[in-house]
Amino acid sequence: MSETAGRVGGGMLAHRVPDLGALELLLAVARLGSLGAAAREVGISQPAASSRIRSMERQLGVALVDRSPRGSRLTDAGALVTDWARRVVEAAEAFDAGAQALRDRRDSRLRVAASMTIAEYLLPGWLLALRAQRPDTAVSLLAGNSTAVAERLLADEADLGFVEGLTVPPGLDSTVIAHDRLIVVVAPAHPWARRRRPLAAAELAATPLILRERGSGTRQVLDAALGGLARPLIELSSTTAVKASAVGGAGPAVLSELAVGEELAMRRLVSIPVEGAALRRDLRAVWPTGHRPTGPARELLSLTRG
Amino acid sequence: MSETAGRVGGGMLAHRVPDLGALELLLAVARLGSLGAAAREVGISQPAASSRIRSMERQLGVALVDRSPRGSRLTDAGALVTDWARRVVEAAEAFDAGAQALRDRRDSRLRVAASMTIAEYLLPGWLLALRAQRPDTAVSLLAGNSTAVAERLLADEADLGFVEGLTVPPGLDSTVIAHDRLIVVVAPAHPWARRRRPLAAAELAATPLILRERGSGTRQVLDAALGGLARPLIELSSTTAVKASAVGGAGPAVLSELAVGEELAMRRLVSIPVEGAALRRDLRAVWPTGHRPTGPARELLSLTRG
DNA sequence: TCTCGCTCATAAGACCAGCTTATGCCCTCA
DNA sequence: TGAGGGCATAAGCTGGTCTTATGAGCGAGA
Repeated sequence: MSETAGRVGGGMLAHRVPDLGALELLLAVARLGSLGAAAREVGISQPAASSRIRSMERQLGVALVDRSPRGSRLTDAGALVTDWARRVVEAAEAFDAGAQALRDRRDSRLRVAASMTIAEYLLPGWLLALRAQRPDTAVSLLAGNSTAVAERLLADEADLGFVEGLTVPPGLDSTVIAHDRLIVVVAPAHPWARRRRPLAAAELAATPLILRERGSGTRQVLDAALGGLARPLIELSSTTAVKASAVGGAGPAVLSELAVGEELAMRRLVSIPVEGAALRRDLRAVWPTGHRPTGPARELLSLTRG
Repeated sequence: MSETAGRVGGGMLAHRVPDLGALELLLAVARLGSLGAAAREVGISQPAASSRIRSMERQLGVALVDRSPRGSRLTDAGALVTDWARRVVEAAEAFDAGAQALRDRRDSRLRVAASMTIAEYLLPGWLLALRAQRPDTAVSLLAGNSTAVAERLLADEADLGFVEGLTVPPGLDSTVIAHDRLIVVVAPAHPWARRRRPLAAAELAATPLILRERGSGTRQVLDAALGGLARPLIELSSTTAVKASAVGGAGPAVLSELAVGEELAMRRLVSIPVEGAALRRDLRAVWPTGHRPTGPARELLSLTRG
């Protein structure tokens, strides 16, 4: 009854989950062992913290902290809730780091241009790490395809770029910073999910697939690996749409492994091994030939290596 | 203290990140292509949605949607923001699924008992998947060590358990549902981060390590793998504390790979390969001997297999 | 033993963000 | 040329969260 429509919990999440301020406060309580100290840390008064924690406990229906005249410690349930809360806050921190870079446009000391996949999945983490090292480095971010990244760099409108294509655009130097693999995924109900032997490349090429549109980095790599022959079942213009379609059982999809970590872990999708196709691709940092990254750009680059 | 560098404006996150309701609304706009439709979906009026999106744009300093008399589409920046928002919302959904299970105690159709690591990192995802399949299954969760899990099951206070120890408690049947590895991690500044060859087991045994307390599942596996000889540098009572200590550079730590995915991806920690020690462990579902899981328990079990 | 210092709880009032309803304009399509 | 869907603006209400002021429990040191 709590869920009116088909979407499980669609839209009512905010009423069931404490807001970010409350979750942050809870983390502070866990770390500092006192409501008052936590209140000071997040910049509110002690009664405000007390009442906020209390209303969180009311909302969740669970006691989270054991209060005593000598401080407050988490209950067992509270420890668990705090761990889950930490994930939410970390996601919010990544959001913040990304959003901040999106805003700054002008007057930023480090201007980054990145391909969509990298901007989506990796950059927020890098920006957080950079912020930890150099808190006052203002970063601006522009996301686009390889061509757009190259244009920005060559027009001196960006200091450092990240691309995921097969080739490095002319006029740029690069270094490989990580690898990515394209993987074939299906919904757990799909017959392929029960295969015992890897898929042959020819078989993959012969099967209509849910794909990104022609011209996307993902599509390029796939076409190259199969010899230019990938057959589209549906063509969609965002990774998210492809994922949703695959989860919904429309058919097999080919996606970056970066994009489907969560779905694989939750078994909403199953990965099918493929044999005989080079689905690995390099992720590269790029910069105008001869202009080795220096200063903040060098710093960020060193964070991405490993 | 341990966080001096990392915490940039610690506690002001809630002022810089839109609240969960706004993020959910944005996802709905992205999916439905219209502010009004999104408003209907999340159960608010169209002007409310309009104003909420607008104030989010003001807060982030970026235009998120292109409004037209025929609907609203995301801008490029909006698409990126939406992808980051999705991660926050997904983390919040996992929080919700977990919290709901923590609350229900009584009158739940499926009572689960799980070890801490599993409850922390895996169970919320499983519960979400279960909820997607069987929206009206009320689940209750109790987290504790292997012994506590066994007690609950044998006292018929739980229907299904999950443990991560080396041995299956007596009186229980089990099946392996996944594997976990303990890994050695250090801060990037630690000398080991620059090693080129794997660490020998003997070397690991000889080095004082940041560890969970004696009696924890993690510690048991490590002691067994090293022959009962792990030397503690510090003993801490939660995975989180161990992680924080290692990130702070206190020394090498041994942790489940489940616990450090994020930290490795962001290079706050570096994983050191180890040679000659069996650091793999099984994660198992358990139930009272002879009472094979049925109904919702069977359903949940089938979600965890792969 | 008294008192200081820390803890948390309660009470009363201010404030603001977000909601609703009512309305208007723009555009497209039949 | 209306009908209908899309979005924006305006005015007023409400509720949650903040603040300050205060009280009460417990422990450590003079």
